[in-house]
Amino acid sequence: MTQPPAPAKFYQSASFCAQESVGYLMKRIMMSIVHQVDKRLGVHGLTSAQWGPLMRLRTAGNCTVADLARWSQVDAGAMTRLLDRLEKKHLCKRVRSLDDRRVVLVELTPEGEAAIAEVPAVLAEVLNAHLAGFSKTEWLTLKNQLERMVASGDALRETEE
Amino acid sequence: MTQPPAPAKFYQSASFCAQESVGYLMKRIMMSIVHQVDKRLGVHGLTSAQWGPLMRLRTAGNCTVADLARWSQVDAGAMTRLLDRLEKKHLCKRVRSLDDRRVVLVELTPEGEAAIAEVPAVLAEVLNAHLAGFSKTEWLTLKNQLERMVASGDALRETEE
DNA sequence: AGACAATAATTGCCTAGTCATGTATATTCT
DNA sequence: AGAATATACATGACTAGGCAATTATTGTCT
Repeated sequence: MTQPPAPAKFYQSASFCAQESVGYLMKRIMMSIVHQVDKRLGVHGLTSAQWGPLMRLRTAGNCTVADLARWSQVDAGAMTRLLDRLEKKHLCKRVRSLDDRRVVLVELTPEGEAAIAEVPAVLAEVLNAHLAGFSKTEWLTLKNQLERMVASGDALRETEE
Repeated sequence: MTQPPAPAKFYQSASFCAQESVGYLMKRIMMSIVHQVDKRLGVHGLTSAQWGPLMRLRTAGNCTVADLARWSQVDAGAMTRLLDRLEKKHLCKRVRSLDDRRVVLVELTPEGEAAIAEVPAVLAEVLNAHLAGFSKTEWLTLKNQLERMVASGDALRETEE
C-alpha cells in the first residue's frame, strides 16, 4: 500500500472520559461474554482460558506446547502451567516427541473430548445473546469494523522495535 | 418495554469457528490496546490495571476501596491488593475514615498525580490509532453497536439469579 | 441494652498472565 | 568433530483476578 491511513482524532486528551471510549465498552462486553461462558461451562469443569487449547486439539489433532501457546496468544510459560492443570484433571496428556526430544506433544483424552462437547453451542448461544436485535447487515458491519481495528493494531505492533 | 428482542442466530454450534467470532476479534483488539498503553505508561511505572483507580481518584476526589472496586468492575479483594502495590510505590495513601471506622479512604499523593499526568493523552493516542481510517459516522455506528451489546449483556445478567 | 444482621476491608487459596532465566536437545558453522 | 547458536519446554518471581472466609464496625429490631 501507499501510506498508513491518517490517524483519526476521535479522542483527545483534554476531554477524555474513559467510560465513553470504545475500549471501555469492549472491555465490558468481553467481561460479560467471559462471565456467561464460564457460568455455563463451569459445570463441565472448564474455564474460559481452558476450552481454547482443548478445542484446538480437537480440530487440529495433537499439538505442541508452542503451537497451543501461539494459537491462544499466550506466553509459553502460561501454557505450560495451564496444561499442568488440564493434565491434573485428565483432560489431556503430554507425550514427549520421538523425532525431536525437545518438543512435547499434547493430546486430548476421552474425558477431554467429553468436556468440550458443548463448547461450540455455548459460545454460539452467548454471542448471539449479546447480538440481540442486530440485523445481519449490522453484524457484518460490526465484524468488518472490528477486523479493521485488529489490522490497525497489528500495523502499530509492526512499527514497534 | 414489551419483550426482549428475538435472539439473533448469527452463530451456530455446528459451524462455529472461534477465530471468526466477534468475541475473538474484540479480544485481539483489547490485547492490542492494553499492550500499547502499557508500553507507553510503563516508563511511568503504571500498568493497565493501575491507572484506572488513580484516574478515578483524580476526578472524583478521595474514594473508598469499595467505590474504586465497583468503578473498576473488579473484586474488592483484588482492589485491596492493587492498592497495596500502589501504596508501596507511594502513588496513593490509605486513611481510615473518622465517620465510619470500617471504611478506608484512598487519596492520591503528589507522586500519584504526576504518574497519571499523561494517561489521557496516551489513551487517546492509542484508541485513535486503532480507529485509523474510520469516518466519524463509522465511529458513531461502532459506539452505538457496542453500547447495545453492553445493554444485552446487562439484560442477560439480570435474568441470572 | 443486647442479639442479630449488614457492611467494609482484608486475607487465603486458587487460576491466569508477563518477563526473565534455566535446561535439555538440535542445528549450524568452521 | 567441537563450539557457538537456536529452539522447546519448564520454572521462578511478579501482577492480577475470582471466590470464600474472617474481622471490625455499624445499624436494626425487640
